[in-house]
Amino acid sequence: MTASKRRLPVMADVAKEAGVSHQTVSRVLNDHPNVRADTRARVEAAITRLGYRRNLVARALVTKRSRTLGVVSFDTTLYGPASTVYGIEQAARTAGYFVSIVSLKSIDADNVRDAIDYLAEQGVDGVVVVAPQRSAAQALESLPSGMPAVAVEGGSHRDDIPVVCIDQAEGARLATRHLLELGHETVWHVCGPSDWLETEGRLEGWRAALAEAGRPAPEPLAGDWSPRAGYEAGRSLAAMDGVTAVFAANDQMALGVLRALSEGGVRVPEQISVVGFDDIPESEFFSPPLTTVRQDFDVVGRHCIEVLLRQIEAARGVYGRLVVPPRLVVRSSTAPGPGR
Amino acid sequence: MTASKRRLPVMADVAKEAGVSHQTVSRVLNDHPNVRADTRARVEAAITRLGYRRNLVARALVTKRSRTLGVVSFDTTLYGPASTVYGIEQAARTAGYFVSIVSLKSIDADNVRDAIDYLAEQGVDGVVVVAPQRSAAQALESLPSGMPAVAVEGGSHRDDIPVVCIDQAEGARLATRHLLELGHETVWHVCGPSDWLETEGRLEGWRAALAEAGRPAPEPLAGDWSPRAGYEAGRSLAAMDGVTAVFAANDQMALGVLRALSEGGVRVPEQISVVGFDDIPESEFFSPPLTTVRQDFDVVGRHCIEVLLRQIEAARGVYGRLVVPPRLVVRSSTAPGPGR
DNA sequence: CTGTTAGCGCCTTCAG
DNA sequence: CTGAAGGCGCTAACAG
Repeated sequence: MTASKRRLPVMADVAKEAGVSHQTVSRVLNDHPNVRADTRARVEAAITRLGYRRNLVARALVTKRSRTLGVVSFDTTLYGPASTVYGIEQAARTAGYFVSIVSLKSIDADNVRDAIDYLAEQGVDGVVVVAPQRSAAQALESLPSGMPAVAVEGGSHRDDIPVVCIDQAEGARLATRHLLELGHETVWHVCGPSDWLETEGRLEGWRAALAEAGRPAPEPLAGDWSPRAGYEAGRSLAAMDGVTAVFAANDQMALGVLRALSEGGVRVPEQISVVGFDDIPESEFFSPPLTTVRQDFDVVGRHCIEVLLRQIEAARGVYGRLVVPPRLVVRSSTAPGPGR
Repeated sequence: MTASKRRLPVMADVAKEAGVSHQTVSRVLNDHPNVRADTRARVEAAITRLGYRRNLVARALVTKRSRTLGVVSFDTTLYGPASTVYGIEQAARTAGYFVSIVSLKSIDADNVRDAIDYLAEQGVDGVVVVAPQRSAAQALESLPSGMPAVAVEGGSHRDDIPVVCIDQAEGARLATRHLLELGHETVWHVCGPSDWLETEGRLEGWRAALAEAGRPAPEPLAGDWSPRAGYEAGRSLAAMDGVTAVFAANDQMALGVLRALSEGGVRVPEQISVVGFDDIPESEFFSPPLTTVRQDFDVVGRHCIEVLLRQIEAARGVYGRLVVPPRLVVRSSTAPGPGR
């Protein structure tokens, strides 16, 4: 109880206190079966008496396992990455792993490579790379050999790196088809920045749905995920003739579109229907409440950890792509088109 | 160049390869001055030739410094925590530190305590606790002694734990005063959940501004930060007489209020003015664009790391509270009241 | 069931 | 300027 300036207690101190060898202390700490109940009790008492806390760094040095996973992600301020990382962290902690995060504000192959190297030095047991850009995905090609890894939304050419992703094209198809079924002649698209895999997937699904219905695809309007980009696109759209349906590649841009249309005196959904993508918590309360595509980031996070731990703990993985289906959430920003 | 199944190269391997002792290798790795240039070059060549990567775990064991900081945060899916953690991570990495994150979905003193213990075992050099609830802040009282720490928005009674926070009361005062100056008789408030320090601070600032102007404070409407809570509050407000100005404790609730008013046929800002808090990226594109209070989470993050590193590296801290001022951002959801 | 003996890979003395 | 010894706190292997 005396305030001691001394070093933190180590295993040997506990051993002395309990009158056993430090090995026995190690055994009770690691739940080894071969320890007599009363010995265990004595050791545990000594541990609490001394306020002993084990040193995971020392353990990691000898076991060559840090029980830490690295996560490299693009700007975790954005809803998608934030949710994914959150899901990963929850799943990892449940499995008894720490999570060390590197959040990149600008992402290119070099940045990602550096981040992975950095984490590798730290001794992480594996990494999950949330790198939705094509350029970033390339960094995976040069992953340190032997490092277990999993990519989120990444398109790697290395077949030993599993990928967990949401079916972007399917989500876009859902959105577009919904609009078409409502009787709209065609659907305009405000897409994400080029180089993003999600942009490509959503463009592809949108085009596919249009093609299936035998409709021509209008020129997509370029965006960058921001509400402002959606706003600009919305102004263009409001100025055009014959636009009755718009599919924005994310909810934030949809918000911008909504805003621009409202400013332009265009009523949604009476004159133009709008669909977003992501289902951020706000979208249910947009004016009008947004029809959108929900992505389940939690299951993505869980899958990542599952796939990664399989590589780490079973030393063999499930390779290939694990695709999570998205879901259409219909609200009030869509209504029958002029065809109905 | 032969694909070797052998273990990763260690310092001794590099030493042999370069024809020096492993000690010299350590010196070049740590930028010691006392190494001849050509020796250094030889070692560096050997390092790249072998693809050697240093083992930070081993280094941490002997130096008793992991260069890892722990972050305990409430739900990092929310904009505020996400932005703060992002700021912390950027600042930490710039300073050469790793960040290990624990994101709690439900936060109480036990959870926070467990999270800190968990991080302490891992050997973090310090922790920053983003615990905006009163109950969570209490967990700081029982912080392992000797562990450098800093609290964000926390109200600790321990004077050896510095706090970095945004001046919530000042932000609320700014918002309320703005409305009052616009000629509104009084201002209604949709507050956050009880137990949150931010809720308290904003309530306090709102009451203070009202008191300064000699106006009575209406009963606040209880919320929980969600758009839905704002929506419910908005419906009540729309049904009441004489309401001309509302201050919502965050932007998401302000969005809900906006939605409810719009549904109720109440025009904003003509009939009712609305102010939020946070300035999330979306709020500029709400209908109408939201007047709100901006919090600079980046500087909060930077301050945290600064204060924490001072404790770690200089072994003495700047204690007390570091208060970051918020800023009012006026947009179109506020207009002169009936008094004008 | 428990104790002893060796390191894990690195940095910190101290010699040369 | 460089090398040799010693040990950080723990677990693994082997004795007893």
